[in-house]
Amino acid sequence: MSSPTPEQVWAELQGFVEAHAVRKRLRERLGTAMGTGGGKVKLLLLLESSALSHGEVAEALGVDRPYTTVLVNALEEQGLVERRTDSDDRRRKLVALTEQGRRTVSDAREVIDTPPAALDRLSPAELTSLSKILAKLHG
Amino acid sequence: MSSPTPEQVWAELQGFVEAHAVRKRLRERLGTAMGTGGGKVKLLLLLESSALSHGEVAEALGVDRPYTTVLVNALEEQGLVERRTDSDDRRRKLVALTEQGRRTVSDAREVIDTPPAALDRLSPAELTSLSKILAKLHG
DNA sequence: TATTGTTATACTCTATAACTATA
DNA sequence: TATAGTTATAGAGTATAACAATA
Repeated sequence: MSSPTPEQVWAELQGFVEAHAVRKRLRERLGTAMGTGGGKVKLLLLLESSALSHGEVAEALGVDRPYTTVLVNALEEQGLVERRTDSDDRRRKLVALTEQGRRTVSDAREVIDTPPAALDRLSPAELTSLSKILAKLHG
Repeated sequence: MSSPTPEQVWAELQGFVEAHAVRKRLRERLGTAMGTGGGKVKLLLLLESSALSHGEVAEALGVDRPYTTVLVNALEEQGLVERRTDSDDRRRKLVALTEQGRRTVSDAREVIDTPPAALDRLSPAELTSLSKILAKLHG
């Protein structure tokens, strides 16, 4: 029995991640409140580590600044983030998670970080093997 | 050295597929002509095997029929598909790839089916191992 | 004058409701 | 009257251009 081709393995890999699409699981968990585009969720996850200015948000998210304003407005109206004018440079506004926003992010984190149940069926040896292979793919 | 946790492996797996996102590669290959939503590309791939009625397209794509009309209109204007009234039931219209559409699909297929270069770096043994693990995950 | 954020506007993707033609 | 497709309209997501405030 010969080894599979890279094409076959690639197809299998695509099938697996397709089947366990995180976006779909996120939608199920967070409901429709956060829309279908990934922008709002990405922004919340981004703010998890620290508050950022609009410019920094735009840069990190790969969107432009007008749209950043739209995103921040929407999340602010939902009470998930708040704006604070930077006292050093009064043009800048820092966007930070509110307490409620922090809870929402924890919720999303849980979905994103929880591996699909299928992964639990792998033996320690298989996990090690898979991890090594992925490391080689990354490097 | 203990084996990695499912959480760690899952994070690595997500990182890999993120880095080699097919959608991004498709956009690079097909340019902006086919828009940013996946609808048009999915429809072309769907028609690869056979012509379908609007209703069948809607069903297979998971969109409604009005939007199917929009998609078909757009691809028809680009010369990639054509409509043909079904002679048995004159209400139905079959959507089929044109010759140009068929070439475009071949192009897309190539992008989708081509594994990232990283996969070529795996040995036959590693490919076998990865394939077996993925099979177990799927089953 | 350059930079930060905002407003106004527009374009793409997709859905819902009302309509036309054929069955 | 039911079904296939279409048109009209609307809403979400995102971009571009012009603007206001601060530096």
